[in-house]
Amino acid sequence: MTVPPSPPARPMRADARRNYERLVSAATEAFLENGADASLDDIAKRAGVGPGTLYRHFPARQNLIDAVLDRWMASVLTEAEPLLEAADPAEALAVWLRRLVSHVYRFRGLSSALIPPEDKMKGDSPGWVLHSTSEQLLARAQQSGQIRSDVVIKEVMMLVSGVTWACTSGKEVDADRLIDLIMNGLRVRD
Amino acid sequence: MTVPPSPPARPMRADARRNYERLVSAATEAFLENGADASLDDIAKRAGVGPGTLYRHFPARQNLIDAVLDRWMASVLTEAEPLLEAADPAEALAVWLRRLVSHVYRFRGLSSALIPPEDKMKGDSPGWVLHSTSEQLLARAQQSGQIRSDVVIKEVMMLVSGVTWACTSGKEVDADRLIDLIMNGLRVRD
DNA sequence: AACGATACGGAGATACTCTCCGTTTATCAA
DNA sequence: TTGATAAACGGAGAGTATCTCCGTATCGTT
Repeated sequence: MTVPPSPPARPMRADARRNYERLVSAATEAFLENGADASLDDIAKRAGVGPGTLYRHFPARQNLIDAVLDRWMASVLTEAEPLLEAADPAEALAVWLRRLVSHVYRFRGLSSALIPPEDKMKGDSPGWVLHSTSEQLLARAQQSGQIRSDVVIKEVMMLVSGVTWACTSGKEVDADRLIDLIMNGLRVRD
Repeated sequence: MTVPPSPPARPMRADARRNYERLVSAATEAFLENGADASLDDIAKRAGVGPGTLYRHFPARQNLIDAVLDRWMASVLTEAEPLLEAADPAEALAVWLRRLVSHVYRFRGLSSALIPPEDKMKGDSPGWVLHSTSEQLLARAQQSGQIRSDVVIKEVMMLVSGVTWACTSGKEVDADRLIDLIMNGLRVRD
C-alpha cells in the first residue's frame, strides 16, 4: 500500500510572514544584547507584535533560538568554501574552528549550537550542513596525514563548543590559544 | 595613617547558623536534581524556612551557588593529595582533570566553578586552593618534561570547564576521551 | 525574668512565561 | 468590487518565579 503524498502546505499569509521576519530580527538583536535568555515579551515588543503572535510562530524559546541560528549558520557557511580547497588542510581546519568560536560567542547562551546534531536529523538544515562541512575539513586534514585518523568530528566540535562557552563566561579568554592547544592534540605525532 | 582593625564580627546566632546549614544542604540537593537554576522558593521550602530567610543569608543566587561549591571543593581537594606524589606526573594531571569533570558535571549549570578565580582573590578559599592545587599538578608534570612548559593552568582549566559544560549539554559526551585529546595537546612532542 | 538586638515568615509587588477569546486581516471566488 | 471564510492578530489575565519589607518571634546577655 502506497502512502498518498500529503497535500501541499498552505502558504503563510503575507502578514504572518512579515511578523515572522520581524520576530527573528528582533530576537537576533535581543540575544546579542542580553543573551539567549532575553525576555520573550521584550522581543515581541521589539518586533511590534503581541505576545500571542510570538508564541504562535515560536511555541517555545528553543524554536526562536533555532530560527536565529539557522540564519547565522547559513551566513557563516559561506566562509567555509575557500577553506575546503586550502593548501594546508590542518591550518584550514584551525582557521575554521577559530571562525566558529568568534561567531558563536557573540550569542551568550548559544554555545550548544556547535554541538553536532543527532544522526537522525540528516538533511539540508543549516545545522547539519555546518556539521558535515566541518567533517569534510577534518577528513581533508586527516587524508593529508597531518591530523590523527582516530579523531571524529563530533568530539572536536564538543571541545570547540566548550571553548565558545568559556568565552561567554565573563572571564577573559584567549580563544585562539585554546583552539591551538586543541589542534595540537589532534595533530599526528612524528 | 594605619587603618584600625575592624572589630571582630559578631558570631551568628544559633538559629541563624542552623538555617544557613539547612539552606546549603537543601540547595545542594536541589541543584543536583534540577541544576543551578532550581527554584529558590523551592530551596527555601526544602530547608523549612521562609523566602525572606533565604535572601537574608544569600542575597543573590550566586551566593548560594558559591556556598554549595565551597563545600564541594573542600571535599574534592582531598583527592588531590596522593596525586601530588604520583610516579607519573602527567598521568596524575590527567586523572585529576577527569576527576574534576566527573564531579562538576553532576551540578548542571555550574561548569564555571572550574574557571580560575581572579588573582586578586588569593587566599584560602576552596576555589583558590583548587586552582593552586591544579597548578602544582601541572608544574610537576612540566618539571618531569612530559608537559609543555608554555602551558599555563588557566588555559587548561578553561578547556576543562568547557568539557564539563559540554557534559551537561544533554548530548552524550565521552568526557574521558575529550580530556585525553586535551592532554595530548599539552604533551611535549618528541 | 527583662530587655535589646538579631532573625524570622510570608504577603504582596514585580516581572516574566504562556494561554485563549473576541477582533482584525488577508485571500479567494463569484 | 463584494462577501465569505479562514488565518492571524493583540493583549488581558492566569500562573509561577524572584525579591522586599514589616510585624512578630527568638536568642543571648545581664
